[in-house]
Amino acid sequence: MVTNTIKKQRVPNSERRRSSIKSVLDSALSLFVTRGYDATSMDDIAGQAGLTKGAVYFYFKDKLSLLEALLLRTDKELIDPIIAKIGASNGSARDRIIMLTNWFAIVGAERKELPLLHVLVSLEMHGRGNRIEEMVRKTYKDLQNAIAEVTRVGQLSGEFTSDIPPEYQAAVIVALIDGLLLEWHRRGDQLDGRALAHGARNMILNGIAATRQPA
Amino acid sequence: MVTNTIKKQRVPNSERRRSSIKSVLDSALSLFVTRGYDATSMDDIAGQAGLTKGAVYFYFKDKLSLLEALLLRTDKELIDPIIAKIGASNGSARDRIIMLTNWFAIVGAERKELPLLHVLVSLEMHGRGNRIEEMVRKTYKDLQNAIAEVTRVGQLSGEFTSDIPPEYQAAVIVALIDGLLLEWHRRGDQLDGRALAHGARNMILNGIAATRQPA
Amino acid sequence: MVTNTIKKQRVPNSERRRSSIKSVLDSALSLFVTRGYDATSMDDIAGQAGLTKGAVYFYFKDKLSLLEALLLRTDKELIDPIIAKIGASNGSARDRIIMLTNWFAIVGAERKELPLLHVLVSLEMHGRGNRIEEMVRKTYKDLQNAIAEVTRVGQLSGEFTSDIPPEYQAAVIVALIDGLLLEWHRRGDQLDGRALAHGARNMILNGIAATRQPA
Amino acid sequence: MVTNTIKKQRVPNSERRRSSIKSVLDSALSLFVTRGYDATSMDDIAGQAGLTKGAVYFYFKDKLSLLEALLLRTDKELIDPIIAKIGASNGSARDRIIMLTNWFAIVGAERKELPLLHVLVSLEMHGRGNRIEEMVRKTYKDLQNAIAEVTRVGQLSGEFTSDIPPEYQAAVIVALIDGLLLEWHRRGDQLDGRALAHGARNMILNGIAATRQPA
DNA sequence: TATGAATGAGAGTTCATTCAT
DNA sequence: GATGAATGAACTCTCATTCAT
Repeated sequence: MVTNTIKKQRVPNSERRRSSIKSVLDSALSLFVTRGYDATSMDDIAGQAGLTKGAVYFYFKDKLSLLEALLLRTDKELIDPIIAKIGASNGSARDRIIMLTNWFAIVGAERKELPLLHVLVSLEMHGRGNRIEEMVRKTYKDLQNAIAEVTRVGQLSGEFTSDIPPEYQAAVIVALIDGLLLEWHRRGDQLDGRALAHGARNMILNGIAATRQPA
Repeated sequence: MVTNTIKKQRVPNSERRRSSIKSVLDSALSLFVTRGYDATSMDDIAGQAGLTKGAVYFYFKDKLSLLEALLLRTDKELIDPIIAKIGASNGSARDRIIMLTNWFAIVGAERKELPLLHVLVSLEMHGRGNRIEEMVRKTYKDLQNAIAEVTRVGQLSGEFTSDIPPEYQAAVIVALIDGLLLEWHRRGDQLDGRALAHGARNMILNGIAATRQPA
Repeated sequence: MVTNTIKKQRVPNSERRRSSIKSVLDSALSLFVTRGYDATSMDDIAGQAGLTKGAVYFYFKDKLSLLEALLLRTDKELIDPIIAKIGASNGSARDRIIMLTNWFAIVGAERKELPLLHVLVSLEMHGRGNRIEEMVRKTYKDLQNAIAEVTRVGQLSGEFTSDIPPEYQAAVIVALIDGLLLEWHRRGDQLDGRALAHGARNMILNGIAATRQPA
Repeated sequence: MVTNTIKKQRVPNSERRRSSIKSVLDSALSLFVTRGYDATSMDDIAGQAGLTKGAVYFYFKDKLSLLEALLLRTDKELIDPIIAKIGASNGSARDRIIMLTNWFAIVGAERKELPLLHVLVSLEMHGRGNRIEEMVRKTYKDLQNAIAEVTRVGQLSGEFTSDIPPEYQAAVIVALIDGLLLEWHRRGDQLDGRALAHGARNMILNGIAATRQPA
């Protein structure tokens, strides 16, 4: 009853806007990932962001647009950088695949939710025919194309096995990453992240390597 | 006013019962997998099964119990057999891993929905703390234990690399299978299932193989 | 605490259905007319019908469909009969116009809401481009066509003035009826319905009559 | 960072005030008439006026006050002048009724929305028991009184039929005008305004005329 | 003067579930 | 066994209104 009424701070509007939007997106991210999109209500998101529903609707036209903004942000922070890194690298194909696995291992360890968002959303939105489905599809495609390109190079240089067409090799690699993220999501408390990442890297590198010749 | 009411049945009740339950479970399976559990209404399920909601409630206490029965059936048809097969096999560890990948490749091709159910449900139910979560966790654990056991044998016999602890190797293998099922779910129309399965088997076998010695 | 719990009566389902639908439509009619469509909530309607919102949605897909059903019912009870009567009559054109004005005077006196529904809905839905707009437009057109036809006959027989094209004459007659219904709606408590109807009939009959020749 | 902030005005404040208010009222008029009062949001009004909601609230206490101001303005431009004209005229009763119909025909043709406002608002506000309802009632009463007065004169002079009490005759005339405005509102695109006005004038003049004697 | 941010109440709609028939 | 009717809670979204800047 005493000092619950803080003078609503003297914050410039532009700053307030930025911070409110960030709160909303952060709340949405954590809730969408832990509960799922449908199972998260706008009230939940607003509440966790310290706002009311109405305020959320002030910034985002509707729930789907909120998700859209979130995916865009995640693309920018998670997917675009690794695609760029892989593309810009001078290293061998193998080195670049290592860059890839490391990237997801690190982000997965530090900000779990980020890489999970796309996987989970792609599954929940499956078959709904909305613009989100298309967005996620494109993100996946971009990532797979980048990996396929590396694979192609590795096959030409003899680093990687040529048994599998590059696009399928890329699909398998992405599948493994997705699967691991989900496993990490489901059993993160019971697993040693480092050991898991090590196992994954091992599987990928040996899995795609050219059969080693006798010395 | 006379005989408009044809006696609707002449089928023994037990038979009817069995067929109604099967209809409901089949409908639920296809809907849960394509739309998700939450996004599927009891009306949808009943409608697709050719019944009314009330009838579904006659057979299943509530929606969650329906899902439970479905998971049980799937365990029996999909998971239990492969665990048994692997356990009973006399083949080498490598052969048994091949049995595993083939099993999922075949079932994934013929009855897509079956293996997808557990993956999707495990994600949608994540964190809800209900009995389903526990059920799925157990199924995964059983499968991973079986695979870990094979891995252990393979490591001892020198077939497989010993770099990775068996439980983590198993986790990675399951992750890859899950990831592939999801990829198959998302892009099935654009992918050649055989090529994907081939890529996966290649990745797993090479990925876990002991580094080949010089001849 | 004594007998508040009446054994929910032993009413056959078909009867219950009929009576529930009627309650809902009746409530909707009276509320739509007194408050307007938008200003009436589904809760209001359900409450006045002695049901819950959910029950209303059991019978009507959505609010607009409820309105649609209501308009259909009103067409059947109010508009179709008078169009039929006018068409079937052997009387003079003048007699048939009298039939028309009497019809609206009687219905307006006894069941005020019935003839008001179309007028009010046509105004509230104006410009929304939904199916209701189209429905009401059609109803008006049918009525005007019937009146125009009578007018045409009256003009040919020399009963009515030929100064005004029949369709416009019909439009003016309908406009007068609409205007009177609205006036009756707004000030019904302060007006003598009989006097008003008398004034209207007088205006119409003299208004459309051929200028009387010298004897 | 330098002069991005152009001083937005150089207009004397009183001028600005006047013009903002006018914008708001004009927007409100067109929106209230085309969509209705309830269905028009303060945002719609502000947007069409080139302002924000806040600005509208600066000039008008609330939505109802905005409507009130609008009705006042419309009274001044539409109703008061014709009442004054009729009262001041030296012409015959018939001439004065012609003045009336012409007035509405002209304003209806040139500024449709003006005369529609009262009709539509009177219907939408019906039964809400707010001050608007009272305002509109008074406007109608004033107009009807003026017409009744003319009618009385016409009856005394023998120009008009004495069958109908003057107040009822006035009510019928107003009803016809209202009905025609609504018809014009609903079907304006399909009707010839001139023909409609002609039909209306004809109906009124013949409708209220004393039965013509043989020459 | 005017804006942008935020609130809170309420609307339409969906859906798991219950129960009398 | 199965249906149809009904409930009640929850959810998305809208909007008049307020207030600090």
